[in-house]
Amino acid sequence: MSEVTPASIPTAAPKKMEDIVALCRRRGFIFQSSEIYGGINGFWDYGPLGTSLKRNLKNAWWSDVVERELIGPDGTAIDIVGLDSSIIMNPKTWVASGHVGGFNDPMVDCRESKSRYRADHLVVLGAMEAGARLYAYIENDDEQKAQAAKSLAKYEKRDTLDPARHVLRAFPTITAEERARTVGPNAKEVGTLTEARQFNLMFETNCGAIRDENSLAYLRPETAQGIFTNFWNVCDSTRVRVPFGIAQIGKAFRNEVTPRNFTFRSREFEQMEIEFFIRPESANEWYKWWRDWRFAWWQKIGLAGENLILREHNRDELAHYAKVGAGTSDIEYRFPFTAPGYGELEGIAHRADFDLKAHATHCGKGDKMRYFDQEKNERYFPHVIEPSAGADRGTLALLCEAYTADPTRASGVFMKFNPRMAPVKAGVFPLVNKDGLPEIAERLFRDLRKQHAVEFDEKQSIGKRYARMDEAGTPFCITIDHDGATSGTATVRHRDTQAQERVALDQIPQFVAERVG
RNA sequence: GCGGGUGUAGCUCAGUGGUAGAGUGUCACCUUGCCAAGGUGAAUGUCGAGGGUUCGAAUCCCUUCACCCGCUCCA
Repeated sequence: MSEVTPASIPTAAPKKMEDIVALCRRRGFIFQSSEIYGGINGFWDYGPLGTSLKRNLKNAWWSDVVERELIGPDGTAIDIVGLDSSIIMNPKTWVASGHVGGFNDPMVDCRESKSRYRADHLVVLGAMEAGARLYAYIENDDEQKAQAAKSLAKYEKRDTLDPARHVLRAFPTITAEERARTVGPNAKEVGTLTEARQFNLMFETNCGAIRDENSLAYLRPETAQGIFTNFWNVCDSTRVRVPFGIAQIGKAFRNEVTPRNFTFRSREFEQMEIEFFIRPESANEWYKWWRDWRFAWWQKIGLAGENLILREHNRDELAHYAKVGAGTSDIEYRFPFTAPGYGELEGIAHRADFDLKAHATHCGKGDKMRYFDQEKNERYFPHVIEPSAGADRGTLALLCEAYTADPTRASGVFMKFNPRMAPVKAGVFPLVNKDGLPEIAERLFRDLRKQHAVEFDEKQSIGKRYARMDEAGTPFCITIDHDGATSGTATVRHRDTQAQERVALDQIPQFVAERVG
């Protein structure tokens, strides 16, 4: 839907996150976790409607990725099998993946420049004597180094530094008192650097009744490693051959520094990940194919507008495992809280053979773990294309996209879900609660319920029932009226237009089935 | 992590030291002839939490938690 809005016509007011959050709570899409105790930062619960919405999203993904036929770039159907690996794994997994080494670094914040630095990357320059100013800069940053030296010389009112007096020390080795008289990089005041703090991005737990260093375990920060560690099991137990994929939906946990923006950055979240194993030389072709197919998929389930974009990463923002390779791209959605920018829904990355090699090395078997290609009679570590999507972020995007203010209707707002995603597919109502109408409506309801998530409502005025269904995002409301009771028909009210059409009762199951995917 | 804002009924909010309120929604009954109609009635509160000041605190002070906004961060 591309719309060129003439200046004379007021554009729709931007959606406010606050309103969406309020509707989610009011209608039972999403609640704060442990709300009666004041909540807990970074955790959310899904209510009845939200659970259905998220489940519809996950089911659509699973169905389209694993179950239904998927035609690959060469025109033949591709193989993807499912997996459900455990959340807690042998901690060596996270050493091999790089999560233990890479994310345990103490960090330092600067209150003045609002920057955050790795403590072991900072060095301080200055005289040893008490009370003297020290200047910190990032190691190997020549520009900052020169600036620090210049500032120090100016402070000490001299032209050049005295190598005997002015020493260089690693930031983690200085005392709190010294830190208090240190000027941070790009800062002017002293004492704006915080002490080095450990950011443990992985949740730790203990496995077994005895709690000691041997019992340390982690809640997985991504589902991917369960796939990689099972790669050999799947190959041995399934008749898959490269190229093929392993798909998994599951919870992951990250002790985010700043959980924010409703469910967007939660500490507990659900991922929908595919690791697609390929011959290294076909990486480019598969990478592009997955990127484009995944983008089209999000469009298909309702994010069809200009709020969805595909963004190729720049080289300098690539993850450690993707420095070489075909590339990384994000499928991003313009959330109300990121606008005019975008937030990531799914990343498609060429992870090369980083993970399989890392596990092969760390488990001690090395090259013996290489995949054997019967056809070509060669051994190699397959490369991986990883489309990794966030189920909670996807659900949030569906909610934001669906939220449509409409001051002309009673609810003031309706949720314009794609029918395949809608938690409730149809509402079935008797126009009035008498004259035999409820009985007819209930028969229809029970009939539809054999196949669809539908709701029956006989209470209160018809307008209120339509309004409630608008907020739940129900695409169709089927009402049995007096005319219909005699002619064997019902009116079907369309959520988006509020238009009605008359449909024969015996046609309604088909009518609904054709429209809800 | 920094700064700003908010927190009182399911929701939106009023209430600035003296009996916790309104609108709306919810529920029940009546009514009903297609978009939150009308009538009658009912239920609903750790005033975010903890501490302090006070004869008395939703209100003043301190601490803390949570959410929203702007930075920061985001393997």
